[in-house]
Amino acid sequence: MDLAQESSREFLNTAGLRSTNQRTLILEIIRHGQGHLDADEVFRRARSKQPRISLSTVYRTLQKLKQMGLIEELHFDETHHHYEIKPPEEHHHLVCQGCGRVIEFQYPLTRLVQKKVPEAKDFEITNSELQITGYCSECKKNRE
Amino acid sequence: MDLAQESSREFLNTAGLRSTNQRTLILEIIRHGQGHLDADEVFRRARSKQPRISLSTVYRTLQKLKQMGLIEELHFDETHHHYEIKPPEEHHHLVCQGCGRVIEFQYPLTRLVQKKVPEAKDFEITNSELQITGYCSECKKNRE
DNA sequence: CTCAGTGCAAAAGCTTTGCATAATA
DNA sequence: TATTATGCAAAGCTTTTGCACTGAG
Repeated sequence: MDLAQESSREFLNTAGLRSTNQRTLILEIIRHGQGHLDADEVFRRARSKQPRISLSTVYRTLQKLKQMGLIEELHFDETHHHYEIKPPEEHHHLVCQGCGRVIEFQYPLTRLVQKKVPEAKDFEITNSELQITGYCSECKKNRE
Repeated sequence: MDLAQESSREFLNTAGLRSTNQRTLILEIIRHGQGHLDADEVFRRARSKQPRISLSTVYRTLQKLKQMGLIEELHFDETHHHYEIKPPEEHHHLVCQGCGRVIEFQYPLTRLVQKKVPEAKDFEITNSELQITGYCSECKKNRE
């Protein structure tokens, strides 16, 4: 077993979950997926390593990991959910509606909103996601 | 026909859409819905006025209005879409995960991100949505 | 050994689509 | 009248669930 897998197992045990082969695999896939995989993509990648794994297991695992706070669910488009390992730094996404590319950037917006927006003063923030859509530099060129 | 309906008709004609009874009704409902209605809620309210209206019509209309830029689609939770008349001022939402209340606030985050974030410098922003989840003051109290 | 986790198949949302009919411009 | 839009029913997708079986602790 390699280091990454070992760390996934610890990750799971720490969270009080049983570390099954399916779960470690799914966690590995999300880790290496640069964050932007939907359930079906996770499933396809998982199946290539463990052909007998089922979609339900993928969904159930994603849900569990989300509940435990190990991964985060994002909404790039209207129809799918995407998952990534929960990052320590607050970051957000620029989603190109031309090529679909997702550009990540770090910025402490939560802190800013909490400080600047009256409505948020008395609101206990647990999570925030800024979704900016538009055209990346390349697609912008092509459109001109 | 009242003023609001009249204005909805103009709204539609200006956008190059035929103004049918269904469409004006749907537009009216979204207008008065404080922005936070999902397709099914629009459907139920529409049906109370026009019993023969169909869900497909609601979906098709919402899609069309979205394409035309007359309404905006929001993603408060993972499973539904919510719709509102496209607002002139940039605003965002605080969603309480205790009681589901949605608190709206205005803040020009787009401008800020464009200015402060290097990755966004060369990105042509067409839309942005900040989704903050947490607990509103009341739910916060109850949890203590 | 026990209970959490899995696979399979079936069901449950939400949303879209095909087709004949109705209504708008 | 020529399209465009509608209603209905059926299909599509993503996600969830029931149940018997398997495997981790």
